Amino acid sequence: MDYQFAAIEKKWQRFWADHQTFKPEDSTAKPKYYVLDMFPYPSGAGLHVGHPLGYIASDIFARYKRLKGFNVLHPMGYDSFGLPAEQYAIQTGQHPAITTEANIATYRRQLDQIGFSFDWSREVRTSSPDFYKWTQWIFMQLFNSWYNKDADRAESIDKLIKHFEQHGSTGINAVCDEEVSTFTADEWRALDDRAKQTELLKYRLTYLRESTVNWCAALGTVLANDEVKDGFSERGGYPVEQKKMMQWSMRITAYAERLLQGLDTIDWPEPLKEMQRNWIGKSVGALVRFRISDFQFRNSDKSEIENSKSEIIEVFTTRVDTIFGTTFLVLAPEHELVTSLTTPEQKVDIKAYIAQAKKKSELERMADAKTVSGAFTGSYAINPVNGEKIEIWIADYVLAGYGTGAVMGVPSGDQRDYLFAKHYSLPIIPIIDIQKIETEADPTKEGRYINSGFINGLAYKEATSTVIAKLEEMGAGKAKVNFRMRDAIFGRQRYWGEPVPVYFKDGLPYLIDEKDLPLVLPEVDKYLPTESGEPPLARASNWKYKGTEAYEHSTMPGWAGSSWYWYRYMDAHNDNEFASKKAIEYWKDVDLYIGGSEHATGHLLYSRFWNKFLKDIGLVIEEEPFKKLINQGHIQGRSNFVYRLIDSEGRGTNTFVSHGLIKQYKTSELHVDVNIVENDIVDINKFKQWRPEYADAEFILEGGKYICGVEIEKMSKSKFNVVNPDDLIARYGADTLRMYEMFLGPLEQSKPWNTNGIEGVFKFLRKFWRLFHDDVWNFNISNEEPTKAELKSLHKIIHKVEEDVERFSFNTSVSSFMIAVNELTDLKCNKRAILQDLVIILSPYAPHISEELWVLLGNKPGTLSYAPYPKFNPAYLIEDEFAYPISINGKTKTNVSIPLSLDLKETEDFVLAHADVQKYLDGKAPKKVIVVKGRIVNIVL
RNA sequence: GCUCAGAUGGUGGAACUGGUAGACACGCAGGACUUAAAAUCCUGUUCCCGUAAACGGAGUGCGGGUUCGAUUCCCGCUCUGAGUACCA
Repeated sequence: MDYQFAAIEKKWQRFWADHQTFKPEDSTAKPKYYVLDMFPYPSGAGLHVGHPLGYIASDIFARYKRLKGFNVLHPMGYDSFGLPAEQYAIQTGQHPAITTEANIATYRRQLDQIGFSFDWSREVRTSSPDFYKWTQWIFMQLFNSWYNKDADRAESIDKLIKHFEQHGSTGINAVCDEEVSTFTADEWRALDDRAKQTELLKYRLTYLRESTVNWCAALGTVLANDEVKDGFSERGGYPVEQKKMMQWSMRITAYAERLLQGLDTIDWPEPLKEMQRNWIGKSVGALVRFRISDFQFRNSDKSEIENSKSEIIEVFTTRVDTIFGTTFLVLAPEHELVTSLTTPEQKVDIKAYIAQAKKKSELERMADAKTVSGAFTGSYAINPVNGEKIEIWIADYVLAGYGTGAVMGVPSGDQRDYLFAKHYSLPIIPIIDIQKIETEADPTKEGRYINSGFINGLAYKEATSTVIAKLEEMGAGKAKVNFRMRDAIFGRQRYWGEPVPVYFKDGLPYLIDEKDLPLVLPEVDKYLPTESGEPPLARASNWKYKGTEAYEHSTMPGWAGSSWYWYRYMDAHNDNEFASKKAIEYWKDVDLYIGGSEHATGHLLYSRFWNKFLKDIGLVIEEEPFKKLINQGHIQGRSNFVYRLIDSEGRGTNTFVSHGLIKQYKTSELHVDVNIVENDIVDINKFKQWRPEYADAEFILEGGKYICGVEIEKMSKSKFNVVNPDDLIARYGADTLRMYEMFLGPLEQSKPWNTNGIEGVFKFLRKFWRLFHDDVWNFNISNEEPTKAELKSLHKIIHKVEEDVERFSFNTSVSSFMIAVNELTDLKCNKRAILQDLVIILSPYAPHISEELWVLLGNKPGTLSYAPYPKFNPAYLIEDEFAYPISINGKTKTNVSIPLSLDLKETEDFVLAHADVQKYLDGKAPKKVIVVKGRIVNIVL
C-alpha cells in the first residue's frame, strides 16, 4: 500500500492511548528525565500552528531520551484559571467552569492529533479543586513562615513566636515590614492575641498590605499593569485610576539575593537570565545621612515640624566614592520631608512644581525625560564628609519608589545631575584627576581622586571602602544593597481564581483549618463586583467560615497554580500530599523546560521563588526547579493581500489587480484568507467561493496569475492569516506537520509561518515509505548484508541526529534525514539491517509512520518507543582518500583526490606534482604551502 | 538612551572548534511520462561578463584589521527585532 497517513496516524494514536505507552515507572533502575512544556491556558480559539512548535520539540526530545534508555516523565495539563473565561461569563452568564471544560476538550482533540507522547494519566488543571487544594495549602505554609536572614532561609512562624516569648524582639534579623515594634519577652507575653497577630503579620511570607491597584470603575474591577495602557483599560478603553486597597502580598524580596545567585547555576538562555537580573535589580552602594542645616528656621507650620521626626535626609548611592563632588541634594516631589523643608519664600515655587509633577502622567514624564525641571526648597544640608552646606532641591527625575526617594547630586559623575546643575547654575566639582567634564558628566572609575579630602590620591576600590568606613564611624551612613524588585501582590478582585484559605475575625486574617481544604469556589449570581466595589465572591450567599466568619473575598492571581504545578505531575492523584516524598525524591526537578520568553519576569520568577521556599521548609530537594530552559521562538502570521480596483469616482469595484501591477491603478488593500493562497498565488476559483460578493469578481492578472501582496503581522482571525494545524494534518498528516515545524528553522528563532515548503517534507516521508516497498506498493525488504556505502549513510545519520538533538538543532536533523533517504534511494537500498535502525532514529520526529514500518518489519507493536538507539560506529565513516580543495592564495581553484595515508610532506609533494595544480603554478615556485590534513591545501604564490 | 539577539541567493535556512560559502527544502525554468491534469521522475538555478562549454571576475549588512586562509576572530559603523526605561 502507498503511504496512507490518515489511517496510520489514527491507528497509532489509539494504540498509544489504549496501552498507556508513555506512562513512566515511578522508580526504576533507569535514570530519570523530566521534559516539561509550559502548560497552556485553554483559550476559546483553539490551537494555531504556532502553539505546538515548542511541544513538538519537547516531544522529539522526550522520545529521543526514551530511546536512549531514560525513564521519561513528559506530562501535560492546563493553566485553566484566567480572564477570558471570566470575561465570557460576565457577558453571557455562563459559568467559567463550563467554558473552560469545552475549551479543554478542543485543546485535547487538537493535541491528540499531533501524536504527542504525553502521559495523560497525570494531567493537571489549576482550576480543579483537587489541584487548587494544594495551591491553597502552599499559601498556608507561606502564611506560617517568616524569613530568617541570619539562617538565610524561611522558618516556621512558631519558631519566631517562641523567640519572642523567650527573648522579645531582640536578636531577630528578619525580612519583614518597615515598621516592626521592639519589645521584651515580658512585653510580648502581655500582649493580647489581636496585638500578637498584628505584629506577626509583619513577618509572615504572605501578608496583608495596603497597596495601590489599578481600579477601573467602568469595568468594576482591578486590572493588572499590563492590562492598562496609558491610563486606560486595554479592553474597552475606560479610564483607570490608582486606588489604595488592602491586598495579599508575597515577600519575594526575601529571596532576591538567592534568586539572583541561582541564575548562575542554571542552563537558561542568557537574555532571559539578564531580564531576571534586571528585574531583581541589585545595586550595591551605601546609605548616606545628610544633616539638615539650621533646622529651626523652617517654621512655616508647627505641626509639620513636629510630624517630621527627622533632621536627616537619607540618600542611596552606588557611587559613595564621589561624595566629595556632591553639590546639592534632590528629593522626589513626593518625599515626606518636602513640606517641612520648604522655606516660606519658596513655598509658592514648590507648591507649583509639585502640582505640575502630579499632573504629569507616566507617559509625559517619560517623554519629558530630557527637559530639566525642579524647584529649590530654600533649605540646606550638610555634607557629612566635608561639612559643606549644599542646597536641597526637588525634581521629578528622582523617583519616590526607589531607594530612599532622595539622591545626592554629583554633577561631575552623573549625567542627570550634570544637566540639572548646568540648568540651575549649581557648582560642578571634578573629583577624579582624569575626569573630562567640559560638556558632560564623566562617570569614570579610573584615575585618582582630587578635591576629595581624606580620599585624595586613592583609587576607586580603596576610596569606596574608606568612605564607607568613615561614614560608619561617624554614624552618617553604611554600606547597603538595594533591590529594585518589590514584593508581589497576591490577590485579584476576580471570580475565576483560587479562593484564599483565610477568614477574618476582628479585622485580622486567620487561616482556615487544613482539614477544610479545598476551600471551593462558591456559586455566585453574577461574576461582577458588588455595587459597593467588593469582589465577586462577596456575592456568594451564606459563604462563611464555620457559618459565621467572613472569608477573604479576593482570589489568587493567575500565577499561583503555575508556581508549583510541575511537582503535581510527579504524583498527580495524591489526596494526602501535594506530591509524595518518594515521588519528589525520584523525579527531583525538571531537566528540560520549553516555553516562551514572555514568562521571564512572571511565571519563571515566581516558580523559582516558591521552589526555594518549598525547599526551605523541607518539602522539595532542589534549590532550582528548572535545570535547563529553552525559549521557542514565536510564530508570526504571514498575511496575504488582494487589491481592489477603485473606479474614477472613488468607489470600490469588484475587480482585483495582481500585486505587481498595482502601481498602474488606484487600488485599496484587503486581507485575503491565506488558506486559499499558495506560494502567494491566489486560487481564483476558491476566491470566488470565499465570499458571496466575490462570486463575479474579475481579475487583472500578471502572467496568467493573481499574485498577492505579503506582510508579516501577528497571527489573528481578523487578518485572515491564521493557519490551523487541523487543516494541515488533514492534508499532509501529523508526521509531516511535526517535521515541517522543525524544518522551518532554529527552534529559538522567531519567524513568520509560511506553509510554502511543507510539500517538501511530505515528499520526503513518501520517499521514506517507498524505500520499504516495491513498484506496486508491496512491502518488500531484503535481509542481505548491507554494502559499505549503505552503512556509511546509516552511521552518518545516526551520529548527526544524535549531535543535533543534544544541541536542540532539530531543523538540521530534518535536512540530514532527507539526505540519508536520498542517498539510500539512489543506492536502491531496502535492507533490513539499514532501514530498521533508520526507523528508530526517525521515530521521535515522525512517530506514526515509524511505528507502522516497525511493525511491518516484524517487531512487536508498541516496542519502538523503547527500542535502543542505534550505536554509532565511526569505522564506517573512515575514508581512504579525500578530495582536497586546492586553493591558490586562499581562493579554491580545484580538487585533487589524495590518499589519507600520506603525511603532510607527502601530501604537499603529491599536490605540487599534480598536473591540474602545475597549470596554476605556471612554472613559479610557491612561497609557502599549507596542508591541513583532511581539510584543505593552500598554496601561496 | 541602555542591554541582548540578529543581518548569508527570489524564499526558509546550512556551514558546530577560522579551512571547498549557499547543504536541505521551497520557488522558478526546461524536459520525460500522460489525450489532459494530478502524482512521479530527470536537468538547471548566488550574481556579473562571456556563453555550447572550459574559463574569468565579484560575493555572507557597510568600512577597516589580524591570518597562508575570515560568514566565523578584533575595531568602528548602519539597519532589524526583543526587553527595559530618569533605578541614583
